[in-house]
Amino acid sequence: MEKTGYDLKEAAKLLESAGVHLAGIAGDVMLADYLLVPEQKHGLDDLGKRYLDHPLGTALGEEAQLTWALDSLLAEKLEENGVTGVYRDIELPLVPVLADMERAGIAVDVSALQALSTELGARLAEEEKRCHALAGQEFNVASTQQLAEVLFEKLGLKGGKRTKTGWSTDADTLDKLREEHALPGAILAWRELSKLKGTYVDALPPAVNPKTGRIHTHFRQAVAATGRLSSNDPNLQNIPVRTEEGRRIRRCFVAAPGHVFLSCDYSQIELRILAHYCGDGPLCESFRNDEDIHRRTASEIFGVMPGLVTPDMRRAAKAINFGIVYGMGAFRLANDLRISRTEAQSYIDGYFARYPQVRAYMDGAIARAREKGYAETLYGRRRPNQGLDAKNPMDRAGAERIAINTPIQGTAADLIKLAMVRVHADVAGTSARLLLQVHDELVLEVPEGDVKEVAERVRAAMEGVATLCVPLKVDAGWASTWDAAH
DNA sequence: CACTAGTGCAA
DNA sequence: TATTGCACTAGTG
Repeated sequence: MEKTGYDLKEAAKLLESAGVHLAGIAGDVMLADYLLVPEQKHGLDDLGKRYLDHPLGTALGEEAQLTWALDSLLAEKLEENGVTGVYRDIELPLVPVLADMERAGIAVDVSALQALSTELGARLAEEEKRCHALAGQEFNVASTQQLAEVLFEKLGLKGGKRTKTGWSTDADTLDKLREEHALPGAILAWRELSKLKGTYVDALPPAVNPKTGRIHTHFRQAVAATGRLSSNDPNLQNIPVRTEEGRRIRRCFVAAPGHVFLSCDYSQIELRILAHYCGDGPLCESFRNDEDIHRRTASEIFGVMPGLVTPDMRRAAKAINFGIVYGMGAFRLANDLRISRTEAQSYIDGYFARYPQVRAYMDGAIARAREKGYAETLYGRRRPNQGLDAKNPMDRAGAERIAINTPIQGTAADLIKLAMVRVHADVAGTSARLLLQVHDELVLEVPEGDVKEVAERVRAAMEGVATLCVPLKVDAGWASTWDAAH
C-alpha cells in the first residue's frame, strides 16, 4: 500500500467495501494531481487535516473522505482547465477497471524463479572472478567509481562520456571499449546478469501476496506527464523481453490452470497517430496499405525500391522512425547507428524531404503549444509546455521535444485507456479478465477454450476505439506464459 | 534512514 | 545531444 500521496483505487476499494459508491473519488484525485499547482495543493492538505479523525480511521479513509469533500471544488477546476471531458470520458471510467486489474494480480512460478536465482548467482560469481582477473585486482564490480578507476586510470583506457562526478561507465561506453580490452565486455556480461537477478528474479517472489498467491502491481493513473499509466511495487511494465536471458524471466509469469495469457498489442500506434496528425503523405499511405513501415521509410530515404532495401537500411530507417517521435537530433542518431554526424544529418534531411507533412506536424505542434502554453492530445488532455521561447537553446529544444512528443504519446495513452474500459465491459460476466497494461499492450487471463473468441473481441474493441485517418492494428497472441504469448 | 548519482529495464 | 516511467546498488550525510 502506498505510504504517501493520494491513492485513488485503494480509496475506491475501501469505500466500496464500506458500501459507499464513490467512483468519483479516483477522478478527484486525478484532478488534484493534474490541475492544481503546488500552492493549491497546500490547500488540499489543510482540508485533509479536518478529516483525520473520521470513523474510517485509516490513511485511506482520510484520503477518501478528503477527495469526496473536494468534489465540487475540483469539478470547477476541471472545467476551468478544459479537461472535464478527459476526466469524465476516460479517467473516471478507467478507475474501476484498474481496481479490478490490481485485485486480480498475476501469478509467477516462484520455484522457477528461485532456480533461476541460484543459477544466476553462480554465474555472477564466475563473471566477477573474471572481471577481477582481467583487472588484475579485486574491486566492487557494481561500483561505477571503482570501475572507472580501474578502466581509465589503471588500464589507461580512453574515456568517452563524462558524468557529473567523473567518467561514464555506461553500457554504450563499455561497448565501444570492447576492442581495446576484455574487461569492458566482462563487465557488461556481469551487469546483465546482475540486473536480471537483483531487479527481477530476486524481487518478484517476495512480491507475491501470501493470501492470493499472486503479484498485485499498482497502476498509477496520475503520475506520467503524458497521461500514460505507470506501474510500481513491483513495476510490471518493465519486465525484460529483448534478450534471451531476459525472456527467461517472462517465462516465469504463468497463467492460472486451464487458462492462457492473451496478449494484444497495438502495432506501431505512435507512428499511426503521427500519420493521423499528418493527414496525408507516404506515412499514411503505408499504413493504409498495411506495409512494413520501416522498409517503406528506408525505401523513401535511400531512394530504392522496397524490395531492394537492405537490413542495414531498414535498421537505420527504424532508428529514424523511433527518433522522429521524440524530436531526435543528428548527434543521437549518429551515435545509435555508429555513423558520422554528417551522415546522420543527411539521413534526417532525406527523411524530411520525403515526409514534409511530418515536418509540418512538428512545426505546428510547437506553434500551438507556444500559443496556448500547453501541449494537447487528440482527446484534449493537456500538459503545461513552457519554455518554448527560452533563450537557452538547450532549454528551448527540450520544450520543443515535449511539444512534439506529448500529443503522440499522450494520444496513444488516451486510446488504450478508452480501449481498456471497453474491453473490461466486454469481458464482464465472463471468466476472462484484464491483468496488465504495458502502454500499447493489454494482457488478459482467459480460459483456454475461450481464447480465440475473446481475442477477436478484444481486437475489435482496441481497433475500433477510434477512427483515425489510418487504421489501428492489433496483434494478438496467447500461451500459458507471458513470454510465449508474444 | 533519507537522499543523490549512475545505471538499465520497458513502451 | 531522443519521450515516458520505476528500481536497483553505491555512496554520502
